[in-house]
Amino acid sequence: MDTKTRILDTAERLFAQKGFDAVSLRNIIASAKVNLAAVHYHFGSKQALVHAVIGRRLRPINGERITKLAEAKANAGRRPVKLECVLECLFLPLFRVQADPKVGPAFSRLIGRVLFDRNAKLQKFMMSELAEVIPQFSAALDAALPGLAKEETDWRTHFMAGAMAHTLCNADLLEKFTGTQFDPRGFETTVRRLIDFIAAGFRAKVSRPTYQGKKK
Amino acid sequence: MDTKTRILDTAERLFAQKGFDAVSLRNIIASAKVNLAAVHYHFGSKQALVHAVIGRRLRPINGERITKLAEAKANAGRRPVKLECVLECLFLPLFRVQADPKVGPAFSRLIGRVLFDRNAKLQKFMMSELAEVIPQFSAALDAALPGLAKEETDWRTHFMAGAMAHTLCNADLLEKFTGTQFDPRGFETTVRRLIDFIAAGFRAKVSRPTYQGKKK
DNA sequence: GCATATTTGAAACAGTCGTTTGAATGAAAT
DNA sequence: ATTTCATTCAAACGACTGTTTCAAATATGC
Repeated sequence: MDTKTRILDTAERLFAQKGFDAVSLRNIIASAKVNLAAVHYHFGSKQALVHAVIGRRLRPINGERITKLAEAKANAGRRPVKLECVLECLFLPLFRVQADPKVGPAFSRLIGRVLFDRNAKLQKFMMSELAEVIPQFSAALDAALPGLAKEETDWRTHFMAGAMAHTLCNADLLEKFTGTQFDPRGFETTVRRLIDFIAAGFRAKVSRPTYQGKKK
Repeated sequence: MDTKTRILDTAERLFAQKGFDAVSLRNIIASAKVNLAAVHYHFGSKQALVHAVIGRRLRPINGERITKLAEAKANAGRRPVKLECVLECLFLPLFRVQADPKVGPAFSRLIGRVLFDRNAKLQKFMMSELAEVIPQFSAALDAALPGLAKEETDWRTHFMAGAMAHTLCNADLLEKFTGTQFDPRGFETTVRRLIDFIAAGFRAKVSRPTYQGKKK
């Protein structure tokens, strides 16, 4: 295998395990058995390597997302695409990589982590990578949820992003906290569970702010 | 103000802005205008400082959570506490700090971030801090959701954790992604929205795995 | 006022970080 | 066979990391 992809693969694995800051270029080159300068020769900087690691996987995923959504739109004809179907187009391409033996569960943890990273450059990079996906799915969600105020839809989209990222990134914590095991091969079940949850959340009635029987 | 709390306050603010790894002790002492050695004198190590920063706020929050849940149980009598009420006991003490001018929105971002941190020592610390809260609320959720299989409840709890952490940590991203503004003073509305969403997600019907009309 | 702790101060410790340099390789093209 | 180009290599760069040391300063108890 050539140096460039060996760096990418190793960086992906280590970044997923420990995070971008915690992994040094020397950790990577030691594990990949390449020279330190090779990183800068092939990528230019650590930041650029991070972007390359993410982009390599994310670009096809986002392409598939858009393709699937277009298919769903075609199938739906004049009617809006059903909410569950929109979510499936969004989640399935992303979670499928968990089961891909060539990719492994490393990258899914990585991509989940990125959504929460506060690095300004990384955030800008992610926004540009998602420039196509966000407005398309945002519109599809709005269409699938007629009558829900935009502000509520936005917040619920935000909740969705959190649940999705946490599931991608920290599925192993599920076992730690609850005892329930996690099998990355069963990604379809995971997605099904996620869609059940998120779809119901999106359809929830907007309530008034008091829940507790404040009759004390 | 004494050195110790000045270090804690500054560290809290910086950690929340950039993360634990990205902030050095020298960043902290420069901003807090104290001597470098003071950190090790008062806390022992950077790791211990991180724990102190978290524990100072989280302990009262977890205490209030348990108190509120106990109150709700007393009000409910023999019946299980209503799902929305359980969630409110879990969320309100946590989100209230967003509106506290003495604490500010910094810490809520911090605590959201911690849930996703992969540092082993930090995770162990968090598990010990949550040792009381988790089983109590887990039991309350189970009681509020009779008939839902444990595995489903666990996964949905996981989704909930993700939505909650993301909302705490990255509420500012809501504006970036969707355009909808976020006002930390309106934490009650945020909690209300979160409870609407999560409660509906918990009550969702467990479906079969196919959503898309695969009649292609 | 003096002795005893407690707390701060400046400086240095041994490492690690991302990045750069320039020479040594390899392969491909002429 | 020789020139040309892309790639690899070891070594060093300055800056930054958490931590330690020990003297100076401050506060506390008698």
